[in-house]
Amino acid sequence: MSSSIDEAGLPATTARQTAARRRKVPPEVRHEDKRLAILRIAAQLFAQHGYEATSLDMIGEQLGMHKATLYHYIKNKEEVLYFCLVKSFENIDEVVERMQDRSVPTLERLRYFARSLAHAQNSDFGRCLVMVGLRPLTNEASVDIRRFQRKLDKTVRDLVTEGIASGELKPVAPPLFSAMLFGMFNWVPQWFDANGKFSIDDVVDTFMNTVINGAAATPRR
Amino acid sequence: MSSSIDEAGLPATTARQTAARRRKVPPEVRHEDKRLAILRIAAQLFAQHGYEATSLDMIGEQLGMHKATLYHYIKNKEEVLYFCLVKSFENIDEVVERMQDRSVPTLERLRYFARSLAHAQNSDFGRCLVMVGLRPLTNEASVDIRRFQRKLDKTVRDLVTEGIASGELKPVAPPLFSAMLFGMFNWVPQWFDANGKFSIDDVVDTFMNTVINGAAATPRR
DNA sequence: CCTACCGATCGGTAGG
DNA sequence: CCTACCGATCGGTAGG
Repeated sequence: MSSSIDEAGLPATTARQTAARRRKVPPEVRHEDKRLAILRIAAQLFAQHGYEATSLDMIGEQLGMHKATLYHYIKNKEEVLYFCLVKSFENIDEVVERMQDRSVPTLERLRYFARSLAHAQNSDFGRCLVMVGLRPLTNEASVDIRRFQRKLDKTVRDLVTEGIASGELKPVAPPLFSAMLFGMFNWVPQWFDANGKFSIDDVVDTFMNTVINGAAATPRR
Repeated sequence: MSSSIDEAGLPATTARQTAARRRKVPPEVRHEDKRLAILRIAAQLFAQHGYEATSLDMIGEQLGMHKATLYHYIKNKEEVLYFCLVKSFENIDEVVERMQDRSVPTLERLRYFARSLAHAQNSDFGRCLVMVGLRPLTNEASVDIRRFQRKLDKTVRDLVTEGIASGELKPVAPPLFSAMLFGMFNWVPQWFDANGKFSIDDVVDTFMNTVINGAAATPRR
């Protein structure tokens, strides 16, 4: 049984709409849509089975096309992972910029960052990032991805440094605080059950309440 | 260049000691030692390259033996991972028992748990557990490992429940607190640099100070 | 402990 | 003449 491309993330379409689309939508756009559908399915399979254990045949099967056909849209398997990871950072600039608005209290910005991070890492591409990572990539490809990661890390470290300077945060090593934050949120896809009793926002609120206010009932020095 | 078995985790031995050992140590023990060396090297390579990207040839090469020879000590590749994961939990009972000593304050037990967890996950077998996980295992093999994981998770959840009841901890959903704690420590092998400026104990102290007392300079409701 | 292989499947590409 | 796609097979390597 094979899923249609539409099920892969594009809006659902009827046969009539598909026909209309075929008449009206330029070929480049159809090509780009199909490419995106491939990336989304690949991201799901990579996150589920790992990079090496996912064959191009499996990706093709999910899309109802043969493996050879994939090569009209992609260069090779590694490039597929590369673009999945790039896409996992697609909203990064917006978030990073909001973190620099000093009119908002540091802790409020930190909560916003956590919420953005948690939702990003629990999307198809974000799950691919945290479950697979960049280990399968060659060095040349992984430097690009590492640049995104360093940018996010620096954003948190700067926020912490700023919060300590302003007296909003207790003194703490910014690299360790940042690593702690990414660790707890990057691990969420390993255990989170979308059908369970907690939502992603529940997770964000619980984690951030604890990190900001502490788990101890009586605050200690 | 191939590492000797001794470099793989056994005590260093001179050629003379090896000869003496060959005379005195029973064959079963030598066999078991070699098997452990295989597991340790495998755990390192699995953590570094992933399970599928690590071939049995690579493991053999590091040990100075051919792939076929490995099969005198192991059944198959999956069994190697299985025992690496089992070994990653070898000190679990001792830690779990100490967590049940109610004469020690909850927060103190929690700090001890975190320290044990952090050190365990940054050993060869622990890194294999958190970097590879149990995804490559068949269902039959992975249930055993999941039992260990649930036992650790339950230990934390029980500790949290107990701390809330005794008034030592603020109310918090125990499963989420547990997931947060494992997430931040399980992620450490992804970024930790043994030659960097922080030690594992620095990481534990910073993480636990923040989780227990909060990052905010002024405690908030 | 090694040489010599196997059935299968991998990523990637040929001609049409 | 182009796009999109097929059946078949390439060279290499996996676990065993």
